[in-house]
Amino acid sequence: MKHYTIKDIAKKLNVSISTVSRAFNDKYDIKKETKELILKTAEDMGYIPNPIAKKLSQKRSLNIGVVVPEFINEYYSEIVIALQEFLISKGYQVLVMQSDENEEQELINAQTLINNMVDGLIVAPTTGNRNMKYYQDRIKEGYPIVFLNRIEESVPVSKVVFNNMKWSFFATEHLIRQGYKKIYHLSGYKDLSVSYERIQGFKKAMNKHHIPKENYKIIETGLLAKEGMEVIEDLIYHHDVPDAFFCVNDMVALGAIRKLKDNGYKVPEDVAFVGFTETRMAELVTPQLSSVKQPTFKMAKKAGELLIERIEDENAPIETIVMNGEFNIRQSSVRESSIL
Amino acid sequence: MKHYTIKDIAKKLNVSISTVSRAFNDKYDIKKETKELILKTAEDMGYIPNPIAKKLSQKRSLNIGVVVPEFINEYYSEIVIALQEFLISKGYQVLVMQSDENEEQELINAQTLINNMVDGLIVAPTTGNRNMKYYQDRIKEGYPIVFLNRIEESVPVSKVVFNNMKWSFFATEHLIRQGYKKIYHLSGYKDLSVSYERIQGFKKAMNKHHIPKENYKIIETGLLAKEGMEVIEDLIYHHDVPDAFFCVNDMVALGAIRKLKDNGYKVPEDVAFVGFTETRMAELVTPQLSSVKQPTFKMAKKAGELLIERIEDENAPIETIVMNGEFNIRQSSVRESSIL
DNA sequence: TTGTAGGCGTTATCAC
DNA sequence: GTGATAACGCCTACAA
Repeated sequence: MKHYTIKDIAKKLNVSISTVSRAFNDKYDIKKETKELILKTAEDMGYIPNPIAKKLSQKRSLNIGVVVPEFINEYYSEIVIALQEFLISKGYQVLVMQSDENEEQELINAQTLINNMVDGLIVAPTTGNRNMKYYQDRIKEGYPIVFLNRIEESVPVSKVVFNNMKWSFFATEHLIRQGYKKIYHLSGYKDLSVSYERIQGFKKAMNKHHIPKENYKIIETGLLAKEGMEVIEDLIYHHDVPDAFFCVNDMVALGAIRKLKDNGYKVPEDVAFVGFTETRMAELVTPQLSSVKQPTFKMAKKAGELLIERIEDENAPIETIVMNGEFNIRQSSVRESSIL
Repeated sequence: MKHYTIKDIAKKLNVSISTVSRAFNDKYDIKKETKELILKTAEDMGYIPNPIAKKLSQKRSLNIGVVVPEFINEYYSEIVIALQEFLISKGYQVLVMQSDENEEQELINAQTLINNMVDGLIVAPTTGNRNMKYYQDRIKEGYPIVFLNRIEESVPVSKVVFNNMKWSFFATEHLIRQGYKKIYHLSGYKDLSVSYERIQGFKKAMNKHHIPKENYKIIETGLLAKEGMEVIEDLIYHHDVPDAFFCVNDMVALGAIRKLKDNGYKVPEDVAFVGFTETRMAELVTPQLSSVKQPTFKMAKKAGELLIERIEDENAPIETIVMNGEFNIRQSSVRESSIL
């Protein structure tokens, strides 16, 4: 079955190809009847405009590229879903590429998408910042990019971020107020901006409540359950298990909890836990996990809006949107005596 | 910063554009020195070939489209990751679109990708089959498509599927052998082929062991934890909680377990559980969840291989690959007396 | 209101 | 070996 082109339609109807083209692009004057005739025959023939050709001549694709560091953790899956929902409603298609937490892959992803002429890019950068030069160059050229999370201050670009410090502070303070004396923070990669900010929030709470330095600790981990487990093994080996943990995300918390249980510890009686970037699992596990919920859908939608503004008006102002979430307290971080 | 084209290079070097083009495509004769000179200047200028133009004239894109029904459940996230890893190693880029378990969106996704001239498509269809006609038409035209899971027999196309029936049978038989008398199956959407097959395996085990009809039941659910919870609410209301559940996936199992625990039931003492399509959560929750593990990476890679074969040789044979997994028995489905 | 013709950045088929 | 030149399918001045 051959792919028809406007040429085929033009020939069949004995009109010029430009007339046919115009029939598909409302912005030109064209007699109503010819337009309708053209659209109808096109429909009958099963004609589909070739978007590749359109891109080549128009220099725009109505495609938007999304680069995420991973979608193993629920968070970025949700981001992509929300982004797609919003952008489709605006007439764009969404092409997703994931970087597997690998800086080089991230660069290839961004380049591939830009080379494929996506009209704009939403990037959630992975660890490290060796690609910042590349992004800065594109931004200088006027290429529409919006960042989501994990972004260093240096780049002059619109971004949507979560107020990690504030909510990390709340989560930590909650543990302190519950009466836990020795609280460790499993922090994720230190060179990840979100981790850095959560660490700051943690420290701020410790300072505010004058917790002595020997009673808290920040331990670098990754973002996976496995890494939570490894830390616990190590702490048990060194007889250094604290009263409570505040974790960079739910998966790290769940891994740590598993390992503690396997070694006879009870949660929350012996060790309390708070997670972050709440997942659906928080309510399903036993004990249910306290966690900070991020407004994933709102963040994604806002990033989409900023990008579209920028695409449609290259002088659109650069904005940094800082979002807030909610802290859901559950069994994993309350004293037995407390009423939940 | 302007995007350079072969024209710019040609002008700068005082050669023709065809010479420049040839420098980038080894298959033509070209003097070694001119080639090297061209490649070097191109590099210096920061020239990047425009893939859109290439597509238009070559009719191939080195892009492959992947359509998945969702990536809320871990399974399809892993599939996409594995697919991407393999296809990138073969020189292709992977464009992912998700259908949100919506048939119409799936059709739009497939069309978008095909219109964007991806060289081939890997589709994991969502529930229902109203799009089958569309796929059949494309396949008849010789368009390379490979299906992953969830596919009806009627379509003559290569596919990679899991042997759901066999492993569903094993999982069910395990529950029977553990001595559970009354076993219910939470089945997912009945018109999903994977669900259908798992139901068959469940029934087969029941028949083999001559379990009387009043001692088993198949209850249709979705694929999310929420739906597992709803079923349990209903069963508790009707005083119809069995000894054991075999669930279409881990999330449904985890939702059901949550609801039972909230109502004072103990797992596995009062009610045992087996999940399917094992997730990372299976080992993290308490009790750890027995589940059937699918060889996700192998399945994705095989689908990628089949697609590439088909792209490179349109007469490549149509194959149906049926894969096997492993059944991991954990605490959620063993009698207290048993030794794990 | 419609047609002509040139261009988007490549590749590919001819000549030379 | 290399250079014109015509595709690829569409958009868009400019002319008519």
